[in-house]
Order: sequence, then structure tokens, then C-alpha cells
Amino acid sequence: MLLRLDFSLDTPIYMQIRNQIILGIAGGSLKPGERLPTVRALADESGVNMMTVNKAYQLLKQEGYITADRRSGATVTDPESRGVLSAKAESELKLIISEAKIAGIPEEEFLQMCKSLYHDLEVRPC
Amino acid sequence: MLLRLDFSLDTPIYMQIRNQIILGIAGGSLKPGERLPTVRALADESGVNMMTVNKAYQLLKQEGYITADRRSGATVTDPESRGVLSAKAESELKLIISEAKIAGIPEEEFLQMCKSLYHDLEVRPC
DNA sequence: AACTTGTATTATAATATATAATACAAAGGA
DNA sequence: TCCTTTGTATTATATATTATAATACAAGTT
Repeated sequence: MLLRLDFSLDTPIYMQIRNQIILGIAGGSLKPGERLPTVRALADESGVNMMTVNKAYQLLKQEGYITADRRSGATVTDPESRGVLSAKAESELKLIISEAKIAGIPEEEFLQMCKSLYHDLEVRPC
Repeated sequence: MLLRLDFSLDTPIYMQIRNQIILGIAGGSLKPGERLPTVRALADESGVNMMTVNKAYQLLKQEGYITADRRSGATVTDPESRGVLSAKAESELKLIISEAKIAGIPEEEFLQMCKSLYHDLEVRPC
């Protein structure tokens, strides 16, 4: 699993790891039931501390994206299709929409942008 | 200006202030050219330090949402309608869409949610 | 028995966040 | 002119967050 970590960003490393795993799940490169790298392996290949990866896994586990225990390692959760966006994500979305509106992006254009992003989630050969 | 600050959140106070001002601008309760409260007044009425408000203003200024100097105070910028979303907002949007997709929210439903949020930005009597 | 797994613990360092007190430069009002 | 107000700067302090490091543990597999 190849992570692109940028230590110069204000986004903490463990959050960047968490985010990219979510992108991976949504894009299909990480499938439900699939085994994630061990915290040690991912830490080594990413050049970060084991506990930093663990912190990302803890967060993903708490949010329901993965399961992790000592016997089976970490695996992508089979989504139960809650069908609702988290309150946190919804308030973040509201803020982004505000920024878009102030930037002068009309509603239709924003929706089109969402459509494109939704489709571009799928993994493409690179 | 009434701010709702939650000190128990992981979002820093200055970021909460910045976010709510952006929501205010998008919603129309803060109009272009309108004067913002002074850093001291907003700090007093919100129960936070002057420099915390100043940090929010600095950020808003840097992002182009407001202008602020020693002579005219802080005022809402007349948007130049860049017409494009910031790179930061776009990557955040991509992440939220990923979360929505994993949660089993179909594309059409997500777009409808965006539509509603877009419209609900406008201030309503309360 | 040896190894791997996520997790826990303890320590340390660096950075971010928030407060506090004070001061400054530039503008406006009395 | 004097006083006030404005955002901003400076310095200090305290706390929280983030990241690393070195060990260790419990539960499973090989």
C-alpha cells in the first residue's frame, strides 16, 4: 500500500493515513474483507512510527471502516450501508458549499463537480 | 455577532470562529462591505482571548474573505468571483464524497443533499 | 517454541493552541 | 492637540496535540 504523506501540511500524519485509506476503500483499491498492511509494515514503508499508524487504525476502527484485533489483524469492514452521512461530514460539507458559493460557483456547477468527483473515485490504471 | 463555540470539540477555537464567519458570509448575514466586530469586542462577547479572534481574522484575511487593517477595521471582502474551489476544499470534498459512498449513499441522494444544504445557507428568522 | 498481530505503557521532544499583559502605528473624534 | 479605537506585534506561560522511541503483553498462527 503506497501512501503519499506530506509532512509539510498542517494535516497530521495519522489523519493523512486515515484519509487515504478511506479514499482507497471508496475507490475500490481496498475491498471489504481485505487485509490491511500490519501497522509495522505500513510504518516501515511509509517512514513513520508504528504508533502513528496505529493511531490511524484506531480512528478508522472507531469510525467503523475497519476491524482490528490481535488475532486477525486489520481488515476492511463490510459496510452496513447506514445510508446517512456522519454529522461531522455534513457540517464540513456545509462549510465547503459555503466556500463554493462565496467563490461564485453556481449550484449547478458545484453539483456537476460533485458528480465528477464521485465518478473519479474509482481506481484507474497508473 | 453571536458565535457558538464548543470548547470540547477537537476543532480549534480560532478555526470555529473562521468557519462561522464563512457560513455567515455565504448565508447573507454578513454582507460584502459590512464591518465585522472588532477583535476585542468579539473576544469579549465570546469569552475568548483577543489574539484568538485575531488569528481567525488573519486566516480569513489571508484566504481573501475579509480585509483588515488598522485604519478601517475588518470588513467583508467584495468577492471577486474566482469561480473555482480552493485545492484544499476540493480534496476535503473528495474525502466527504468517499465517506458518503462507503456509507451507501447513492449519488443522486448525495447531490440532493448538497442541493438542500446549498439552499439552507440562507438565513432564516429565529 | 518461535513468530506475528494489534495494543499498551512510558518517556521525550516538538509543535499547536490559547491566554495574558503590554505596546505600537495609524486613523478618527472631541 | 489629546484621546480613543483599530489591527497588529511582542513576550511569556500553560496546556494539548502530535510524533517518535523502546519495551512489553496477550492472543493467535506456524
